[in-house]
Amino acid sequence: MDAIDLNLVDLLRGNARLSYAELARQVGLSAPAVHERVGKLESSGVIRAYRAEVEPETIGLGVTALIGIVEDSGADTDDVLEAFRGIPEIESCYFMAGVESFLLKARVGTIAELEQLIVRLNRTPGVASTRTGIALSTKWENRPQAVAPPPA
Amino acid sequence: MDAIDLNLVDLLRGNARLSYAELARQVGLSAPAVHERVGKLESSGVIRAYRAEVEPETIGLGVTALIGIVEDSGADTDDVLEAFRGIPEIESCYFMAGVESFLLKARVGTIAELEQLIVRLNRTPGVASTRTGIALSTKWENRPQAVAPPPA
DNA sequence: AGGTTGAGGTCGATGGCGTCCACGGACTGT
DNA sequence: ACAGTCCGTGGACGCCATCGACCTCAACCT
Repeated sequence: MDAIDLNLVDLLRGNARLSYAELARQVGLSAPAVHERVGKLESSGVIRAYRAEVEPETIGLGVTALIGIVEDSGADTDDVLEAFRGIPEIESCYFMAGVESFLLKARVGTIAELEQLIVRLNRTPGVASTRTGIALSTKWENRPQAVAPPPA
Repeated sequence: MDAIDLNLVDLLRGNARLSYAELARQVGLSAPAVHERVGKLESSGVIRAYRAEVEPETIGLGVTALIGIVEDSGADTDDVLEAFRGIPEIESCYFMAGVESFLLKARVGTIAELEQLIVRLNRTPGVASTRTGIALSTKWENRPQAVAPPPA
């Protein structure tokens, strides 16, 4: 993980579809060298995936909610986690410090669907209570912060 | 936005680096047709960006926090927003219903940096108070949920 | 009914790109 | 000094991106 690797990571976080040839130009190496570096970044787990970022409203997922979960005393956290994993509407799942063990980011199409989701969450074994906040608008999301040192 | 478009969106949310030729095979069209469809999805704003998803710890961003913001009564929300926009550690920013106007997802390297960030947030004009939750671990994040109808 | 138009597809060609391989220079430990 | 390793380059070859020409079908107008 030298400066060139960080540079590649920044470039790919900005645009995952850059060609190896273009990446090579940007970092000042040959295309095969970049190809090998990126391959290593992928197989070592630094780069987890390449994803298209989609405007959620346009694909029928216009409602975003953030949901805090309080577990039952004595609940099996792993079981709760597995139950959450099976719910596709839960896009992100953080295990938190504090009274609320989990914070979930969920995306659904309508408020009615959100209601159903909350009911389902409250019914899953191990969940004591939920607290839901609705995002009125998403100002930005997953903005990548640059990590490469500025070029000397 | 027909079924093929939704299919393309799902494919690219799963792997943004798929070639047009491969996408074409998956949806049963020719490569130029897919090229044109994807181009339209991009220019119409359905596809916002293509991003490499990186394991944050590996690039020195091991601390994730979720921060609720209460505004001063009479604060200018737009000004607060602009101030937040200038803070690179804030990866996501949601405008929320409820007492806390904003919910921020921030990523920093160390707890010390988080402390500095919170101080900075509390100092920005219009911010009355902050409430910070620390993510002990991220179970998953930005998991794409499929939107395409299953192939008949 | 027939002609026109436009959207959206296929096909073929071409230039650039991804990817494999052989080779070479710098660092390291002995 | 020397061998081994790492990491790079350059060349070669086949696939891919991308453009233009053409086709098809449906909607619409006259």
